[in-house]
Amino acid sequence: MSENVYTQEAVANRFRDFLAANGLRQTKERFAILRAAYDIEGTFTIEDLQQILLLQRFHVSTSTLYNTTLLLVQANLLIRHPFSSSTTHFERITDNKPKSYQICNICHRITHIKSKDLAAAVDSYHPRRFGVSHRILYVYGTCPKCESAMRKKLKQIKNSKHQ
Amino acid sequence: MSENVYTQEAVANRFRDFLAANGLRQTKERFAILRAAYDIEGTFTIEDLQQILLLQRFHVSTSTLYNTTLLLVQANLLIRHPFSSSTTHFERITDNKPKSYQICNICHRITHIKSKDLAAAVDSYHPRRFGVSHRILYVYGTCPKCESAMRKKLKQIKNSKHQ
DNA sequence: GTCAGTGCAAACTTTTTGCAACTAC
DNA sequence: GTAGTTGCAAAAAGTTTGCACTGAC
Repeated sequence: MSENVYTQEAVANRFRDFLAANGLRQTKERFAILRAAYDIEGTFTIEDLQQILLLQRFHVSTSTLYNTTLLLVQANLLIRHPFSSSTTHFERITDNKPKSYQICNICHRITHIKSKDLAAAVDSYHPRRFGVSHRILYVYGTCPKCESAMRKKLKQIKNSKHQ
Repeated sequence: MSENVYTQEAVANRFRDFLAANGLRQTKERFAILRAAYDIEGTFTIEDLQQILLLQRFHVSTSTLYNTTLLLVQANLLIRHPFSSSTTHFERITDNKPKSYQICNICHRITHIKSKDLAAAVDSYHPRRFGVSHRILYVYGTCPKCESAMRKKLKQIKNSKHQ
């Protein structure tokens, strides 16, 4: 628990084990994708990943990217984020602490919540017969900007009616 | 807090207020969609909604469904669920208690977690300057079925190598 | 050498957009 | 009457699939 099991080397080993355990082949594409994914801090899309690999002069097809990210999610090395409507976002797992996000229902802005208490609270839940890889809390609502924009709009509407 | 603010009548009123506050029109389509959405227990897709309205002999176009569900999310009357890869799932908000889901990384099966302690823990978080509409906790991992399937596969691979 | 994995393009699904017709205000 | 809304169809965006070629075992 004390040592970091999420270094590039450690994750490569874990992926290697996962592939072996499932009778899957160890291709250079798979490890290149893993490396690229773990170089990215924060979330990324399939397209981001392809761009980054392109910059490294490493070409991978879209199908391989979809295939490999799926494996990495199954190997508990990537989080598959659901927030955006259209595109799927991924994120490396750098520790086993729960992640929390605040998402505005209107502008869809996503903010990372840094609360030790919240993390501890979420972490206290241990289901039986379910191997937890990670926990994500999404707090939805209206952000200050959108809140004030809505109030402003409301005022304008009221004023125009009283003209 | 004690009275239920999520009855069909109450949500219709809240939607009415939201529309008025934003200078949007009160169309029969919008209220029909809200009513249908609140008739559904559990999650649903845009297509589900269209089917249900069709059964009620109420025709709405796909664009209207997308438009209206977006408004309902902004009005804090619907949750936009992110779990499935392809299709977006929605769910009515029936209370302000946090919801928790357990999701298998492999088979993508979704289970509702019913834990009072967990709910209380999540609920204890109150961000400043952010109007919380609801909180959702996703616990990712491997479900018992997939866990045992993986072990079985691993055994087979080991055996075939020792042949 | 064999078969899983990759790349490419085509297919498919879901969501968005443009524009004419409609209707809430 | 006017402008916001709807419906339809077409387009766009994201993801999946089929098949020939390649390379890990």
